[in-house]
This record gives sequence, structure tokens and C-alpha cells, in this order.
Amino acid sequence: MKIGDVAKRTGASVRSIRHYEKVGLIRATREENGYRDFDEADVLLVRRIGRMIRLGFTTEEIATFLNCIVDDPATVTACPKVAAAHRLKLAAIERQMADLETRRQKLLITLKAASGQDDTSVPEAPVHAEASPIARAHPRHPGARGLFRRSS
Amino acid sequence: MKIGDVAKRTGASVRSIRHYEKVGLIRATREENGYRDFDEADVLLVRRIGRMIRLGFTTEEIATFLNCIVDDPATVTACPKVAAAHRLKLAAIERQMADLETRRQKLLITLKAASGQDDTSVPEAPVHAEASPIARAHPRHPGARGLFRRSS
DNA sequence: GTAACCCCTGACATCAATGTCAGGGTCAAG
DNA sequence: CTTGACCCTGACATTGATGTCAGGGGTTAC
Repeated sequence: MKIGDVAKRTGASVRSIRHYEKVGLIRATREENGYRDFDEADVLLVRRIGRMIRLGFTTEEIATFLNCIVDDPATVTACPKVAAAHRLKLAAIERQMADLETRRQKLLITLKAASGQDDTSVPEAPVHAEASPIARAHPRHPGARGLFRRSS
Repeated sequence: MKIGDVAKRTGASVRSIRHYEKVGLIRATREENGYRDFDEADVLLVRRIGRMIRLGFTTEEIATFLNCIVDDPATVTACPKVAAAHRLKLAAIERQMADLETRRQKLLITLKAASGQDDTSVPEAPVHAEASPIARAHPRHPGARGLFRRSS
């Protein structure tokens, strides 16, 4: 099976499949003409990789536990590495959510103050607390990046 | 006042302050020797910019409404542009939170299944739903990026 | 004069998956 | 043989605030 077929059957782009191979997530035999040759197992594997990426794992993270689930889907959760990686990711996500919630609250405060504006209603503006000079910003969040850019 | 002083008093790095000037968020007069010269108002401005950035606004977004609040802190929320930008950002944040929550739930499901592993307990693995090939991934989130990298 | 700071500009690096282009093969159908 | 639809590799672009370095100059105290 050629790479274009795998792309159609998995939803991943040809570019992405080549990328997964380059970083070692999948392997492909080669035909005489140099074309990559995939089989059914590769289709399943690419789909699994896609799911992991949508969950927020990077290819590097996936590589650390993909060998645990390469053979049998039923053992996906039985491999310690998988569960460990999932717990780490879960914790990271919850940190990000907490950070977003903090920012959300501050935005809400400002907006609430804004609705009662008119003029000199707010003496010292609700421009939020003076954050410590050191503890700025939030960590970059992982997760898929290459598509549907520009949200806000 | 020189740029180093502003940095100390705002918590922003010298590099960042120069960046804010480059993108038009602040202006600085120049001394005869070419050094930037700042005043007290600039200190307040840089602090405000820092707060906005920590809230998740990009410099480009800040530029769209910074002129509303450049003079009087008390009118911060009185400018329509500010409130509009805040509402947009709020919506973006809530989208991101919803996305994170979705991923969190899927991770939890997998982990729950993992805790009841042992062996052939799960016939068809809880590897989450087969996402449509098109609607993959979540938009890149804005917000501060240059510090405290690598979280997960 | 020289060390020790400070300032300047410009450029490259970071993160990570993906898009996209250039330049070039392979192959089957017409 | 030509066209069209694939495939290949390699490279650059994207995001965006910030770090960091190179190369050069100013200022001040010794």
C-alpha cells in the first residue's frame, strides 16, 4: 500500500506520515522504485498516532510508549509506560486549565468593571494585580499545532 | 531614565522593552548618545503591557487598544475597544478550556480502563473515538511564550 | 588607559507538527 | 511519446515573545 492510500485511510496528510516515519514512530519497507510500502498494521498505527497527537502528546512523547501498544490494541492501557505518560499529560493539562481559569477570572473582573463604566466610576482601575516581576507567564502548551491556526 | 532602570522597575527584560518599542507599544526619546530615554509614564505603560501579556494578549492585540488606556488608568475599562478585546480573549480562552476538558476526559477514561487491566480485561481498547480525519487538533493558543518552556 | 558597566543594532534560536515549494523520478493510460 | 497522477528528498515557513550572541560604542571610577 502506498503512502497516499494510507493518508486517505487515516486522515493524516502524506506530509505527516513521512514525518512520523522520520521521527521513528513508524517504519516502512521500500519498493524497488523507492516508494514506501505500508500494510494494514501501519494504517492502524497511524490512526493511533493521530489519536495520541489529538490528545496532546508530542511525537517524542508518543515514541516513549508506542512500542507498548504497537501490537495489540487490547493492551494499550496495560503497559505501565502508557499509563504513566497519560498521568503526566493529565497533570500538564490540569495545570494549563488552572492557568486559563485564572486568566479567565481576571478578564471577567475587568469586563464586569467595564459594564459599570460611564466615566469616573472606577478610581483605581481593575487592571489586575501587579504580578511579581519574576513569575510571569504560563508554559507553552503542547498539542497539535500545524492546523487551524489563529484562533483569537 | 535608561532602559535598564525601566527593566528593574517593571520586571520586564531589557530585551522585551526594546521589543515593545519595535512593535509600537511604547515610544522612547533618545539621548544624544543614542540611548533610549524613558519617564515615569513609560514605567506604568510597560507594567500595563506586562499585565496584558500575562493575560494572554499578544502585542499585536494590545496595540489595537493600548491607545485607549495610555493616559488614564481609570478609563481602562471605559474604552469600547478594550472591552471588545477582552471579550474576544475570554471567548478564546473558554474554547481552549473546553478543548482541554475534552482531552482531559479522554485521558481519564483511558486511565480508568488501565487501572482495571491485568490482561485481557478490555476487548476493544478505550483508545478514544475515531476523530474525523478533518477536524483534528485544537488551535494554537496565544499567550506568553518565551519563558518557562517545557511543561509536560 | 583600562576595567567594569551600561547602551546600541541585528541576527539567530526556541517549540513542533504541518504546509508548501522546488526539482526530480515512476508508471499507467491515452 | 505525452499527460496526469503519483512518489521521492530536502528545505523553508509558520507562531511570537523572549534568550542570547556578536560586534561596536559610551560612561565612570580607578
